[in-house]
Amino acid sequence: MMKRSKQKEVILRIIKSTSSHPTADWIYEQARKEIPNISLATIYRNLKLMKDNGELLELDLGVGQSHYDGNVTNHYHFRCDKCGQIFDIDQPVDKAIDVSVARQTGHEVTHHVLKFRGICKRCKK
Amino acid sequence: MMKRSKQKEVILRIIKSTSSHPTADWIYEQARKEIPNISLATIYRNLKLMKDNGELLELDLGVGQSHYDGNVTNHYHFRCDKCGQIFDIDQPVDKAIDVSVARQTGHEVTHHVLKFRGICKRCKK
DNA sequence: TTATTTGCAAATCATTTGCCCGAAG
DNA sequence: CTTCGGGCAAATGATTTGCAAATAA
Repeated sequence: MMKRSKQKEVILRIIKSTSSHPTADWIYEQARKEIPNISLATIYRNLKLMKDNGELLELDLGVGQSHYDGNVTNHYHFRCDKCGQIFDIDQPVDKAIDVSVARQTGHEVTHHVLKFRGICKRCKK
Repeated sequence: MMKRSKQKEVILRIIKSTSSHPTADWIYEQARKEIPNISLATIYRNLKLMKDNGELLELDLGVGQSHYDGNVTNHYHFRCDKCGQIFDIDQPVDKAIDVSVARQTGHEVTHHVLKFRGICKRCKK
C-alpha cells in the first residue's frame, strides 16, 4: 500500500547516485532542480519511509543534521572533524564482536555502529 | 579563569556519582533538589564547559537527547532498543584498528566510537 | 472512488543565546 | 571593582505534524 510518486522516485535516485552521505537539506536542493516546488517535509517524510523500508541508512554523526546513505550494506564510516565530510571505510564488519559482547553481558546484540574520527587526508595537508 | 560556583559543583557531583548515563533533563531534576531555582540553561552551559574541559563525555546515541557520562576513560556502550537504557561495555578498546584504518585510508584517525545495539537482558525476558 | 501523498505553515523538542543582575576573585 | 556565571525568556535549528488539496491505484 505504499504508493509510488514522482517525489519518491527522485529522492531515491538522488541518494542512490551519490556516495557523499548527503543531508536532507542537500537532497532537497537537488530534488528542487527536478521538482521546483517540492517541500522539505516531503524529503523528510520519504527519507523516513525508505529508512524503515530498508532502502537507505540514516547516519547520526552526533553533529547537526542526519546524513543519509544509499549504500545499505553494513559498513563503517570516518568523519573528518575539520571539514565534516564522511567517508566509507572499506574494512570488514566484525560480527564476532557482537557475539563476544552478547556472551559477556547477557544482552541480545543485533549489530554495532562504528565510527572513526580524526582529520581527513585532504585537511591534514 | 573558570570561576567555581555552587551549581558547577552540584552538577559535577551528580554526574560523577551515577553510572546511568543521564540526560541533561535528569541531571536538572536532581540538581533542583539542592538548588531549587537552578536553570536548565545552566545545566547545559556547564555540561558543555565540562565536556570541553575533559571532565565528562557527551554520548550521542542518535535518539533524542544527549546522554552524559562521568567516566572519561575510553570505553564502549550498548543501547537497548526497547527501553533505551545505556550500559557500559567492559571490553578493551582496540587502538590497533585506528592504525589499520589510518594506513588504509590515509586519514589521521584520532579515535573511534563504537556502540552496540540490541535488546538488553531485562527486556529480553 | 478512496486511500495516500503532497505542500504549506505551524508545532515540537533539544539546545543555545541575549540580557541584566548577582556573586566570585 | 570588574569580570564571569546564573536565571529567565526568547531564539534557534533540525525534524515532525495537521490539514486541505492533489494524485496514484
